[in-house]
Amino acid sequence: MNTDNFSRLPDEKRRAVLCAGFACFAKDGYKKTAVSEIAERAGVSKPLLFHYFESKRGMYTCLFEFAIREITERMRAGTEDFFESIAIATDIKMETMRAFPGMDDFMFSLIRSREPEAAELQKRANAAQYKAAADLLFQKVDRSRFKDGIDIDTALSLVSWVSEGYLRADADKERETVLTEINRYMGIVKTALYKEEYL
Amino acid sequence: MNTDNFSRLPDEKRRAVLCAGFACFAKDGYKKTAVSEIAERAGVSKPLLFHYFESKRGMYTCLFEFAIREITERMRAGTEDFFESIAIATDIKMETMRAFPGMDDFMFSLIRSREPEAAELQKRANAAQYKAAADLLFQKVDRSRFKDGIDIDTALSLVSWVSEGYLRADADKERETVLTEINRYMGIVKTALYKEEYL
DNA sequence: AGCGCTATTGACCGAATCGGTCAATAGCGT
DNA sequence: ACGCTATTGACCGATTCGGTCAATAGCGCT
Repeated sequence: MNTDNFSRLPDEKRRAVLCAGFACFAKDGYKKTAVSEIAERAGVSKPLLFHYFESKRGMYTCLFEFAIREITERMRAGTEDFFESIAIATDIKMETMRAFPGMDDFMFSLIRSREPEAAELQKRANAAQYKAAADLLFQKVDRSRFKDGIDIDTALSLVSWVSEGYLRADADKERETVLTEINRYMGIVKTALYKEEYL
Repeated sequence: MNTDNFSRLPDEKRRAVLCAGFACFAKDGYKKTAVSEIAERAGVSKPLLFHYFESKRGMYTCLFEFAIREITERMRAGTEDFFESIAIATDIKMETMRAFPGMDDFMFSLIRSREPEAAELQKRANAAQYKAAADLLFQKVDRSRFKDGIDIDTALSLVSWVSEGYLRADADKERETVLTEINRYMGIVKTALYKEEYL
């Protein structure tokens, strides 16, 4: 009936519905996502979705609330080493992606979206996900380890582009492969950002 | 009426139609793109599109043919320095993006697409765009300049992720800004990939 | 067994949108 | 005045949309 009903779903089915919604909304945006598509992807019928969510819009915001809650709960502090903090961030992201595939894409697409439906949520998403993440994860970072001319924003941009590019290049990779390969690329990038004494 | 009519369009309107099609198909894929959406974005009426293209499918393949032709025409050879070749590639990409915004996204989305409509085009796109580009641009590259453990594929991945990440971060940047900023990031990456004697 | 409550769905609704057409108009060279 | 092309508002049948409903399936309680 209403939003609260959603939490009563059995775990496995709830996860399926969540992930289906995340994936579809992330892929096609709000308007171009059909409820029946989410239902099919989740392996349930369309009326069932309307039994747990009051409407398509309600489903959208409900997924958002869930994602915000999940992300902030998983967030934890970083260390004084930038790349250790990056590793922590990557690990959090991997955990999240494994638990709820598509959730990260959903939040990302929301921030980028120009759909009016997303406008109100963008600020909260941005604040909750990236600002909070950056603050918590990189607060302790010892910036004196960077080469001259490298500030933390530059470093963060470079590193995130590399890791995102790597993950985007092939979505069907094993967790182990991702971790070792990302480490390899981070090692390369590290030589570009850190003073030699900290390598 | 048929595909050939398309070339008779006045330049400005042709460009508008092309870019609108590129942007829409890239954003939503073949199935979820409405012809009326392309028409609206291009600032023309829907019947006009069906006057120049025989069908929606015809428009899709026509855009593809145009993009392939455009890309291969703009392609030119690189140098023995990897980063000079990268600069050439970036410049080609910038030229293309300025001439036909969305075209690059269109080709990229096509390669990534899992829609059956795209299946036949993917191989040609892949071959025409990336293989040919890599062959021409990086054939002359002197690989001995790389640090030990860095091969050209690794270097190419890193560099392309960084530049794509930068471009993706904000689509509304001036050409000058992009070139200088990309150069800055490439300078940083260069220290990670090149032996010191070649910096 | 019987009752009550929830989970679940096939079938269906009116409304909107889809790809595509057509007849009519506007414009332009001759 | 003619012919030809460019251009579009209005429209078509078909499909898909978000959402509903009545009916069924399943499970806990007595």
